[in-house]
Amino acid sequence: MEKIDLDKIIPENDLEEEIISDLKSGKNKEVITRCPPEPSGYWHIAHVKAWTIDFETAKKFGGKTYLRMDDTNPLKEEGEFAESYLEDLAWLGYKPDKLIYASEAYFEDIYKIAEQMILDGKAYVCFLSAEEVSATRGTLTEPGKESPYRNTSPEENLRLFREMRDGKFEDGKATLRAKIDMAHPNMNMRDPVMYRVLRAKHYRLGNKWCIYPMYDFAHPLEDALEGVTYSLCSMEFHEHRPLYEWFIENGWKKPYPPKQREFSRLTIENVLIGKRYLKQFVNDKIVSGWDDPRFPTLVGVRRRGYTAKALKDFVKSVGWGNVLEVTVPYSALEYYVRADLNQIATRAMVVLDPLKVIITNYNGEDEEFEIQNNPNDENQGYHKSKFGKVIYIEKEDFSLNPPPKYNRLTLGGIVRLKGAYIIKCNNVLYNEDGSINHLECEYIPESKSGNDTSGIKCKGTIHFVSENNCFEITIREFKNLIKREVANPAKALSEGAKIEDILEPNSLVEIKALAENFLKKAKVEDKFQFIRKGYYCMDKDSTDDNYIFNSTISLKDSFNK
RNA sequence: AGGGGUGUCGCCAAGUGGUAAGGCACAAGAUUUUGAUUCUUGCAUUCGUAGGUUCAAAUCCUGCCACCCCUGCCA
Repeated sequence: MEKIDLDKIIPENDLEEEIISDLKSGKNKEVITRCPPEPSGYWHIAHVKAWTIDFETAKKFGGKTYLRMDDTNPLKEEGEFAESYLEDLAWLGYKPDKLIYASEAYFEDIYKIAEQMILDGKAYVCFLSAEEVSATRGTLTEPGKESPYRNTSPEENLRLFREMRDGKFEDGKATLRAKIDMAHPNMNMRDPVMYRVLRAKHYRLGNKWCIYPMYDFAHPLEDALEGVTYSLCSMEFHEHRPLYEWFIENGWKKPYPPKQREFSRLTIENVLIGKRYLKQFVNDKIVSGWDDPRFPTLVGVRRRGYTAKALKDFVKSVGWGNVLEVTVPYSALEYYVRADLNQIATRAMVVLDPLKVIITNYNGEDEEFEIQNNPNDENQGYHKSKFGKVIYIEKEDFSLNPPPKYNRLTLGGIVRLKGAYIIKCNNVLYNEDGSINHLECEYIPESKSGNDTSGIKCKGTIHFVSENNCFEITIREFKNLIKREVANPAKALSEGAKIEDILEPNSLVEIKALAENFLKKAKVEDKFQFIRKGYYCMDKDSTDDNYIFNSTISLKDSFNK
């Protein structure tokens, strides 16, 4: 373990203060956390909070983090999901110190602990049906009734439990229950089920077992078995903590037990989260797959162009939290996406909605000039672009009836072409239907970017491409999958809204655009800023004759808003 | 016979008896060959509420009020 000077660590939440105190007092010798996904769906943005807390907390104290597949329910789990987590985690930049499949690693141990607990009189085999258990649990204000099987002798319980394991009982006919207190005010403590009979093919163990431990029983013991010292989970488990501790005390019975601590779950306005709904969107082909760029899955936002750093910075900004769930506006996430992309994205000129411009007084060959790949980072260098007789500018960068403070091109007005010259618009040529066909402009030869001797002051700078230095690309512009006004889509759906009601109609629009030739060098997942427009990244659907770019996020725009 | 948790700016969030950090959002200004970035400034006389203790209270005490979570053989 790395040497860490505890006095130099600045605790950022209650847990970290507790860790420092535990380490100093010797109550714990190291920090071991675990990242315990159940392989039952793809990870989404909100999961990043949990994994960041697990990994960063351990890292801060020179500890370790284990990736443990929490696969105790064969009905829901699939290998595909488990594999996706390995990739997602690598993308996030986290390396688990160990990879564990709880089923393979711990089912035997957990089983043995259950037997010991039976012998200790702490667990019993119960033959009440699920309905009967539910009916005898009591209510929030009334105590439950004790099971008639509660006082079976330990020896008999052990025999029965082994019969459960050996397949003597049908699914649902028998459970192993913890003997705690049917009158406990915490419902979790009313003789919870530890094992159920379940014949289903486990994605790793096949049909090896016909009984499976419940989360509440398995989780604390798995933590203890692998030496986890801090078991961090979301607030919904807070009331399971007494049970967690009960199983540690009565099942584990050894020193240095793990501690469960809880943080707020994170949700983001306007984002659909919830495995069930995500799965439905995929199955119903509302999206192209788990990695649809409009999807909040990690594979989705990654394809959209979000970076791992942005996601991690975002969840760190939200903090630990002390309520069940914290909801932040989408703009909070977007801020971090832009912030990171601004540092790393390569600048390029792309005209999304072209308007042809003929430079009447320019007659030579195309002229090269350089564009800085990233004005925020000199090390990213420059690339060549060209200016020529025929160029294209953005339609919205020319106006016949300019609104106030319009800095772009107008009839008779001037504008700077980024990296090249100042031009003046002298004439507008129309089509028969009255729309603009093209513009005739003159350029000011003395205004060349970098050594402008013209003395002309120009308020606006616009981007452009030269006809001889551009090629057509495909752009996928995205809007949120869910209508803006639906802050909590999962809740809306659970309250009966139809998917059509909350779905943004045109969340994907494909357009053609003209990009400077430099973009031919792009590779899948490369990130660009199309100057003055937004951030884009190359999509995996691209081919040699069809470059496709996903719009990650627009630039902020304080003029058009 | 209920139990657990939470109330500090529109949203997150510090604060643990000494006179309300910070971020997002928003607004205004400066710089800018991206109306971006960057920078500067503004943004809670007040901490759910009513009392009390104290020289001093978001912090301590008492009473109210509001919201969230818990009755899977899911995790």
